[in-house]
Amino acid sequence: MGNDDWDLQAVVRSCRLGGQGGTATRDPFSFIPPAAAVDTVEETVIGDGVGLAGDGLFELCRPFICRSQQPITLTPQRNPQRLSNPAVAGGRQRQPVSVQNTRTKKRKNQQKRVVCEVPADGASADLWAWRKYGQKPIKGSPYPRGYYRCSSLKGCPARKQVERNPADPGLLMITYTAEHNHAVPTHRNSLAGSTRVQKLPSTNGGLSPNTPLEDEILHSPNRPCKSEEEAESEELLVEDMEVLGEDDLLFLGGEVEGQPSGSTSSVSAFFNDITL
DNA sequence: CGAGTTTGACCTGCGC
DNA sequence: GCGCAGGTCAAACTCG
Repeated sequence: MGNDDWDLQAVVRSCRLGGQGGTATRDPFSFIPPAAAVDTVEETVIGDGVGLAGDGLFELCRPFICRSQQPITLTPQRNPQRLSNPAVAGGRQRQPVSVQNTRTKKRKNQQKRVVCEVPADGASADLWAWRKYGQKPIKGSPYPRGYYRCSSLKGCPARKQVERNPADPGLLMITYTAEHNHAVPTHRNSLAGSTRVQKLPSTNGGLSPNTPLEDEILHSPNRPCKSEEEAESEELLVEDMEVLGEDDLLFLGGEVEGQPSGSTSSVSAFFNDITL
């Protein structure tokens, strides 16, 4: 089995899932006013399947709401170890005005987010088409973080960040920001996130063609999923988690229900790519 | 040719 | 107020 298979399956699954509901019934965000997607500052609480009513991000993760009590950890952003960032050069001339207009000015820590942890070998498709728009190495984490935005519809504010859990490379940490302002596509937009995938990698060692990969993971049942708040609170559990070892964490990856292990290899390959 | 990925640069938020 | 790190943009490139 090759990467081709899992990718195709991902797409197929997406279509099927879309077909189930086909309509807005299955659209996690269909009932959410677009305006509230970005402008509204609120915390999404996702724990035992209980979230804020009408919260699109919660709905998004509902399919794989975390039922396990697995401590999920976020990489401490406030790490004392600061590295010099050679990126600030200033060779490029940009227009501040236009940039500010388009860029989200909302405070980072106030943006509505939903953090999901999914096993690297998880599988299942996401109906949304994501387009990668950036990647950055994260301080304190050996793995880069990929930035994706919804490509199903232009102007859709939905975004997601994907990074590997430094504590457990077998887990992917997916953070959703904002919500889709459109219904779930019956099928993916063109080849979004599915064409290049097979091409894998790459020298940039990025989360490259992983869009489909993540997508698969996204719909995995029982996937840990929680709000930033919750996740943040669980940072305190980092030590515990580390003590627990990978067994408890790995189980997340091996608990993908109804998912053939076939996709595992491809996903693993994907992660290997991320690592570098 | 269109769409997605890569990658360097720029901007902003936030901690100290 | 300064500096760092995260987040985003956009040109260049790749591929179907």
